[in-house]
Amino acid sequence: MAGPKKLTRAEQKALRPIQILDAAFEEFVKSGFAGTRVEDIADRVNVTKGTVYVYFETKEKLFEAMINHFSVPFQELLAVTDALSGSATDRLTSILGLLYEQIAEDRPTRELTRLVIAEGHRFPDLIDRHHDQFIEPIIAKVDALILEGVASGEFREIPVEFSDIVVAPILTTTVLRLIFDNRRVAIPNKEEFLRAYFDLLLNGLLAKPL
Amino acid sequence: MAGPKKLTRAEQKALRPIQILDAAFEEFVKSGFAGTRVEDIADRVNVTKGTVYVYFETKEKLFEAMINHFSVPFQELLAVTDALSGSATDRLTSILGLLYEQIAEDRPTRELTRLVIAEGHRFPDLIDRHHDQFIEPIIAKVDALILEGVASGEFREIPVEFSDIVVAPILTTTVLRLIFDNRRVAIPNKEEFLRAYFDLLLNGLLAKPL
Amino acid sequence: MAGPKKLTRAEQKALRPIQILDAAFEEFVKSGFAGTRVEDIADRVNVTKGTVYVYFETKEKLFEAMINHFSVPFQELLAVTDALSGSATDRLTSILGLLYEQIAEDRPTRELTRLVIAEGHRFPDLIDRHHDQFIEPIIAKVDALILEGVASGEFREIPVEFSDIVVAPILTTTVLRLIFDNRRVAIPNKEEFLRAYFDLLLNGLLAKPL
Amino acid sequence: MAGPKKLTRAEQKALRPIQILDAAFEEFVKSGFAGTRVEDIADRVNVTKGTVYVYFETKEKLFEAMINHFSVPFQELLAVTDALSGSATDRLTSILGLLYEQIAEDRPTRELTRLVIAEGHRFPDLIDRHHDQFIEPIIAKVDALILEGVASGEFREIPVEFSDIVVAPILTTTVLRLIFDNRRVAIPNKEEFLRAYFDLLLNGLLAKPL
DNA sequence: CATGAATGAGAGTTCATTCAT
DNA sequence: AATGAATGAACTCTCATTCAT
Repeated sequence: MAGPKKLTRAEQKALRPIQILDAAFEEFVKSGFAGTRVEDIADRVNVTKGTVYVYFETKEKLFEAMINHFSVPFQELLAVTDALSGSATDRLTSILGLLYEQIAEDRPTRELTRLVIAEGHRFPDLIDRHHDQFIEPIIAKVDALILEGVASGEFREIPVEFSDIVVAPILTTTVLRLIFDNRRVAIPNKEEFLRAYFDLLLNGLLAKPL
Repeated sequence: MAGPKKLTRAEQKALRPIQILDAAFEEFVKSGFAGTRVEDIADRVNVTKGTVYVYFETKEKLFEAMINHFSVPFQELLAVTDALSGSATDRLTSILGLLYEQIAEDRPTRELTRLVIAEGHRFPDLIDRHHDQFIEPIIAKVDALILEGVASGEFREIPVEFSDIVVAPILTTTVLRLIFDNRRVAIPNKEEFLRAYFDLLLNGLLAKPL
Repeated sequence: MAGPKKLTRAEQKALRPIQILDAAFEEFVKSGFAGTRVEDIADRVNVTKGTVYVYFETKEKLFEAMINHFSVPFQELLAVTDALSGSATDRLTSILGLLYEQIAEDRPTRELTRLVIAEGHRFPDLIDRHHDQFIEPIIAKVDALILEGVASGEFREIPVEFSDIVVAPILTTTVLRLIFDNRRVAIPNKEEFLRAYFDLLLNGLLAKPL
Repeated sequence: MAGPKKLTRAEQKALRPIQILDAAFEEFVKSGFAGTRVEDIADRVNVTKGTVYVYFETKEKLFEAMINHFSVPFQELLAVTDALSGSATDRLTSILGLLYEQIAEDRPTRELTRLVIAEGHRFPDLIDRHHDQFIEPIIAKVDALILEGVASGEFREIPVEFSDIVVAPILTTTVLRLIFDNRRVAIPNKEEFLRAYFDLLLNGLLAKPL
């Protein structure tokens, strides 16, 4: 019956930290860690600086909490990829498609990438966690699939230690959007991009493969 | 008898701005624009803050001058690529090889990439220049080569609006090195990386291309 | 039993800006705009620099707010002069007496005069406001009274565009006090000064007027 | 034979300090003592900061030297007034006329007045000298003349300790020009101003003197 | 919980002054 | 005599953080 209009005190209270994390995301993305003022984050939620400090001890802790908060969807994606079936080609392109959606097209994940690149020096733990939770599992998954495809004769034998190359178009398009968002580089159409990507990945550029 | 010890006034003066730009590079790379203190830059050159302001009006102007200073080598590369000859394949792989050396392996260019990603919001002009001077010419060159190869029957017909995909491994490996430098991701061996890259690019992943 | 010791938060807060304005007055009077340090103003109120900036955005804004704050009493005087009655002579001398008290004898107004002279170049708006709010109304009032006195035959006809001359002794004694305060020029006794001033103004210097 | 075009080295050298003092005058008038940069003074003479310090030890010494330099014409005026003859009225109005020209109409003397008012706190010696060299002699002269006129029956007996009142219109018009120069207060025509001033001074305001 | 006044440790920037050339 | 690179102290202003209310 009720709409989402009035929140009880308790609900309001439970919401606060989330609101602050959302606001922190926007401000840190806009200005980076050092360039962001705690007060700007507070203003976005219509509270005062003091309130932010009720929920987060320091600006650094807030930054880290925000990163963790926005990493959740990506975590969930990794679980999904385990459930795939079909040929190695099918599963590989499915995974790459999902990654494209999650990394290149999802604004929070994309901007998280920016922050990881920009603030890595200041937050080494963040980098380690990012590696262990995102990069490593993805690479492992892609590696495994390639080896499977090679074993089954579906793929040619390629040196698996360079499987970044396979995922590269996704990170590249993400980074280009981060740099030029809305400016000079057109945002690609997803279907067309993936078609071109998979065609080149699977068949190569040459008219007559060597 | 001579050593590099004493410089004349004039030599010292000619050197100072370069020294400052070099120091600025290191500090801005380490801490980002907002996180860098002008005094730390000065300390690196063993001068006082005031001296930095003798040569550069503001921290922002210093940042921009530093970016321009370190963009020169990349500019020169673009000229080189015009002089290539051979088959489309040869020229394409030559260009990609040169780009790999200049972007992924050259520390200044690599770190410039970090700064472009990290500080883009604060320096929109920087982004525009970066696009016009680097991204656009590279993409144009690759596009032209592909079309040539297609015309000569050397390449399959691929949608040229996605030619970022062709260059993607270079930017991706650059970004991964930026993020994980020396930490968890091994720095690839250049020859092996390029061999794997070009093999996949030219021949594709499938054992039996469609 | 209460003393002026403890103020509530709210009282303290209401007081702060006034305290700062008072302190700013003293420091700006002592050292001029450029010569005054915000920290000295803060020290006078036993707060830190930062606190001054809680209430006033910049040193310039603080200066202007201070000028406005100390202009209030003078503003009120102008209202009083409207309520006078009696002969033109009575009313003219009454006004001049009030002006003497307010400009020459009231330290804040006197020092405001110094700042208007000293900082006029830097604060052109201040000068305009000063003119429109102080100089113009006074001159208008004196002009009107003289014309009235002339019309009624009480005064000789004098060129009203030079009515500054009538008020001149007030500004002159003010400026001399500003320059030599306590040093070489004795502070005049009010009654004697005004008697001499009005005697000369009304009757002139000549034993046998022309 | 030569025009004023080329100067010998020696002439050039002798000129430098004068040029610097002239430039210092303009800058100190524009920005006050604290607000003036030594470099701005140097720029006006097309030399560098260092050159200013060749001739003047510190900014303060330069300020004082500038004040002294521009006080010379006024000094000379005082000598002239000793040579006057005629009735007390004639001599009084002659002196006041000369003072008007020298104080109100001569820009350097007028601006010196501004600096004396504005920077008095910082340069107490300047104030003392100003008093002893300018104020005191003028007042003494006027006092003497009045007493003479009273003795001869030409003037009414007025209290000589307030003879500032007699000179007041000159300082007042000077100060008003300083404050509002070119802005809202019209610059008075000299002849008309003096006629009104002397008429009022000599004959008073009343139609029928008491 | 929430506030926001107050702090204080800097940060960027300026500028009078020095001194080797 | 003149320069101008360099200094360093001081200045304005900022902002993460605290805490009494």
